Amino acid sequence: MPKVGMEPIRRQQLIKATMAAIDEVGLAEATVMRIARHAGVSAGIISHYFGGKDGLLEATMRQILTDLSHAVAARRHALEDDSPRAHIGAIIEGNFDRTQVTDPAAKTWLAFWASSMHKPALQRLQNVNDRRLYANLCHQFKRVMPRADARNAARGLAAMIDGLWLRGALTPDGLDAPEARHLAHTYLDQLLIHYGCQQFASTAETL
Amino acid sequence: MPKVGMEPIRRQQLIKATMAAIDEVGLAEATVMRIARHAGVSAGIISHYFGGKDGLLEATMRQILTDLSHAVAARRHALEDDSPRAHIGAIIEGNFDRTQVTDPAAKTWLAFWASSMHKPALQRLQNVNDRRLYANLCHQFKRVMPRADARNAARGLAAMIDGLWLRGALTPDGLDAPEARHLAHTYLDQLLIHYGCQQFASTAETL
DNA sequence: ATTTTTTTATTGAACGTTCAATCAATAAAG
DNA sequence: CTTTATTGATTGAACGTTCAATAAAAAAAT
Repeated sequence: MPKVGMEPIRRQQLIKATMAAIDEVGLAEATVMRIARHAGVSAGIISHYFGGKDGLLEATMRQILTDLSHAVAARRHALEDDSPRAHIGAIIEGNFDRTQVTDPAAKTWLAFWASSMHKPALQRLQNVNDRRLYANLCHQFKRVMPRADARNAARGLAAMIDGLWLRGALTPDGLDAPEARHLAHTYLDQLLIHYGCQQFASTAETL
Repeated sequence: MPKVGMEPIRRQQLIKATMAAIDEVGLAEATVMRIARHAGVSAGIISHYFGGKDGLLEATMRQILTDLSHAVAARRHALEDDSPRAHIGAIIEGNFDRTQVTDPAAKTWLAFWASSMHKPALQRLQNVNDRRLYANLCHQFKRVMPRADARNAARGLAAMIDGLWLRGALTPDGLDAPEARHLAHTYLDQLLIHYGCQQFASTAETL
């Protein structure tokens, strides 16, 4: 099979296989052999393309984060309405995007979440992502409420999103995305209700 | 040192040492030797008292869950007010109890959360706990609102609690318990505000 | 067109390390 | 002297990494 230009293909293959393995048996038992078998290649190839297992894990987490980033950015870019509510709504929708709520992605994310507490490389990635979510939310909330209130609203909504997401990942049947989105949008409505924002029927379409 | 009646002492010692080790290096590198060193005993003793490493981990998670259970139960028992708001407030307070928000407990919990997705023994414990929180919240909400609304409120508040808790565990500086409690209580106020509940200054005392 | 050479991709067995579990030996307490 | 508690060296299995060998494709030469 060896032809030129395999690198991007193999990297993608192995990242996907990593998520599949973590979905199957968890991060603790996702050995290089198991990951390689999922990708249909040998174990040695992982060190060749990622320098080692740690490199593959870091690349996998980076992939998930850029997927999330793109899911949010695409929705915000497609808005015809520039209101804070619309932007925050898009952020919510992006966080419950297809690529995120799939079982392999969800379980992999949670595994990395726990792992990031003790691995500096993962911790940095995780912090960047956290700050971006908070900063984006905060910026939009500040357009309609005082700074102190905006900070609390951003913290609350960020916690709500992560909490819904976490509980979804732990549920045996997987995350119920429509319901999670509905709860998040309802919470957003409640946060904005005191500040005279125009109230869309933003939750009707999600159920 | 060997004298009779060591079992309960050693068990407690080793459970505490397990949390300390997980706090220090994470579950993946919390080896039996490291845990034993934390407790000041030899590695072999773990198999003697817990049948093996898995037994110790399960006992540790069980300990955390019973601590949480007691923290909530104690606060609900001490209520002089029987209102739904008071009960739910006590549940919130219990979830942000001292024993829960300590760094070792928080990191251990998150580690088990991730681990419980693939270890049936831990998954059962986690499910029981989840269901209890949801059922308790749901029961109280039903006293003041229709069943469908109560279910959503319970799901939302449970997600909020877990989300605040999760974000706190990942923050380098640890969880800011007073702020988390304030956000949770504010959310509770918003959930109840449409149902004519008497509105306490329930958040003033927490800041 | 065919053959030879070079480059690139991949394998899989071997190596060294690490870990959990075991158990015979030991030491203190009753 | 018996019982209970504890140790720590040992064992065997599992893991990630390495590297010489291999095979296919591409390039060069005939």
